[in-house]
Amino acid sequence: MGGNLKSVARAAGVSLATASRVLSGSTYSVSAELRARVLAVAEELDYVPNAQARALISGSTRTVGMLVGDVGDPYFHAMIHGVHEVAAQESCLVTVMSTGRDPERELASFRELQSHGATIVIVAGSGVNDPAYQAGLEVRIRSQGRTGRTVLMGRHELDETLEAIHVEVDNVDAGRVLGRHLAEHGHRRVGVLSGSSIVSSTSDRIAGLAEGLGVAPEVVEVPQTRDGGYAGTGTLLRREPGITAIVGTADQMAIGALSYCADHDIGVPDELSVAGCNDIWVCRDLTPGLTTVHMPLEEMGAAALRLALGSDPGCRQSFPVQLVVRGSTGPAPERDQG
Amino acid sequence: MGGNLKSVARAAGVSLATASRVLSGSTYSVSAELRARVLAVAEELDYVPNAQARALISGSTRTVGMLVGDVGDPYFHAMIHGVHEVAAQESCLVTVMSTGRDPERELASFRELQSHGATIVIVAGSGVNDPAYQAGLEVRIRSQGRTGRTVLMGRHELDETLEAIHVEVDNVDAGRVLGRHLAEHGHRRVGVLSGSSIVSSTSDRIAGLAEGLGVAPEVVEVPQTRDGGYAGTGTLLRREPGITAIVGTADQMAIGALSYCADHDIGVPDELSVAGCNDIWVCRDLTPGLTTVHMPLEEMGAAALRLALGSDPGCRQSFPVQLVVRGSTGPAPERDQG
DNA sequence: CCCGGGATAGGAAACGTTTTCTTGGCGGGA
DNA sequence: TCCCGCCAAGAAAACGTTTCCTATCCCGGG
Repeated sequence: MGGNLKSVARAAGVSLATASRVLSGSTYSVSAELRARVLAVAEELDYVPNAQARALISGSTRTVGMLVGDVGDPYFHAMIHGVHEVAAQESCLVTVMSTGRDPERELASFRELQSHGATIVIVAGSGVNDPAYQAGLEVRIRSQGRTGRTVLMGRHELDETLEAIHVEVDNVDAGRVLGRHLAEHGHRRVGVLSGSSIVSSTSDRIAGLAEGLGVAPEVVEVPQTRDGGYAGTGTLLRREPGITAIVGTADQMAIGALSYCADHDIGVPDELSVAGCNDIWVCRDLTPGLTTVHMPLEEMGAAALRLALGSDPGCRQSFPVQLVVRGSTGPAPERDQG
Repeated sequence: MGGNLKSVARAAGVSLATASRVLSGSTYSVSAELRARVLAVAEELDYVPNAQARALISGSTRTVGMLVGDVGDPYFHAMIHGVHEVAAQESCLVTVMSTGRDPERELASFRELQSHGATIVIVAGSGVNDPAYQAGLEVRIRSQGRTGRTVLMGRHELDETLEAIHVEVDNVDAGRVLGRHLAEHGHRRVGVLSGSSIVSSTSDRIAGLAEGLGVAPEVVEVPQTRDGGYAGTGTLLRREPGITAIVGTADQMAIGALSYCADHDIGVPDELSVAGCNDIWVCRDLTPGLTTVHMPLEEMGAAALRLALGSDPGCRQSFPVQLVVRGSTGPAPERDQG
């Protein structure tokens, strides 16, 4: 019945201890004869060891938990991909949870991952500017610190004494280079398709954009999806007809903007420039190609897990961003009124 | 030190049993005073229950395992998204493993998921035509059947008595409708960018394509990625210059083909028609829009988990495919030689 | 006044492992 | 020949829970 170790031991005519020693890869020496018998029976019975019970003793499972804002978002998808890459090499299991960008749900999910024995927890959704959330997160990190590691991706305003690993990318700079690029092309009135502005990566990008541009853009907050970007573009153009460029805080919204323009015969970049952020894989295959800011999301995911598996408990790794100019941005069109 | 139940019980001055009864949501009645004391202490100590230990007793964790060919592939990404959607509702944890489309690795991963207590295992990579693999999979399904459920997505040639849930989509038909569409436009010589042909969904699509076309296409096997499609298009056009249409067995390869054409001044669809399969989200945002066959991948993922959570142990649900004609396909160009 | 029973608490077994500790047997050195 | 020590095997404790079972208390009915 139960394909447990006891039944294997019984069938092999050995004690629980020897069966365990053979099957768990222990260094304890077992006679060749018994070893062979145990292996044969295990094979025969298709014995599958119970990782739960193992974890109970060793105290650690090779399980890494990952908290993302939205599994469907290409941004998180790239990071998840990077994490899986090294997880496969290191034979770790990856459990991903979606928080819907809800801080409270993120904390609850963090707790659940801990409960399920995640030795490593990667918090991929960047921080939000809420004291209650930050306090809650500190509690979780401290608790996690007793037995495992926490990796924070993106900016988090937390106690520096916390033993967390930071994997960062300069979102302010990302916005800034994009802003400068547009300013150089004469754009002054710019619309922004923004994802949820409570997450710091979004607000950082917008802040950087304003800085690079030298002027505050017109921001509309939309669902961080292609359709959100499509709809938001309409809103933006209706509200501010003088806009000469539209920036999405994530590529998929910019892609929605491109499609809106195609559907409404708005020339890109002649009449309107469009730019995104993250440089997801498909950006270069669009027509025109989408100008965006490249972020090494996969590498960041991979680095997150690699650092967590390493020996350094508290460390910080930063990744550079890079402006990628493609066909979707160009000079601002001449207007009657500057 | 250890934030375990024993320390909570001790700190609250109650027995292990009562502490458990309060914190595990048992129906056993506990006096209001003790209940309050336990809850306060648990809060105070930030007690996180050990799911491993719980699972050891109850025998089941709310964990669903998912086996995919490649986490980075948009095709699997969509399915994963669907699974996560209902997992969040049903408060399940999802653990995804990549098999790299290697049958042997798939079986090993299946085993590992079982070992880690996955009550539900969703095998998302479709079957491969290898007796050893099929036998191995049957063993795993039978073993899984004792305590949990297995969901097979796609065609699997397995023993009908196996208690597995099947979520299917007719890949042959997908190829067929695409083939007919191209044939109606006068295409006779068609190139195929094929992913790994040992997986049945790929070979089914190609078989259907040939049937709908009425003639065997020229197939080149490439990595199932955008870059694979890009490179394969070059190979195909060099090998068979007379080709008037190229079909990717997955959209990302067709997208690579589109970009190859854009880079080499090949007019789409005037000189060459391009089509894909799956209808990933970005297809409609390309220029020209990519003609493809829509598959409800997210719904299929969601259905997989929903069925597995339901009461019916063996059942089968099929999803329809639908041709989506966009701008990337058109009449075959006139040639000197038919 | 005594006894039965419901309500509430705690003790202890159980889940499937790993690992420490104990034991028995054997060979080799004195 | 005797004893020490090593090797291989098994018994049992431990991991953190849940739950069954027993024990105590108090109340009401007879």
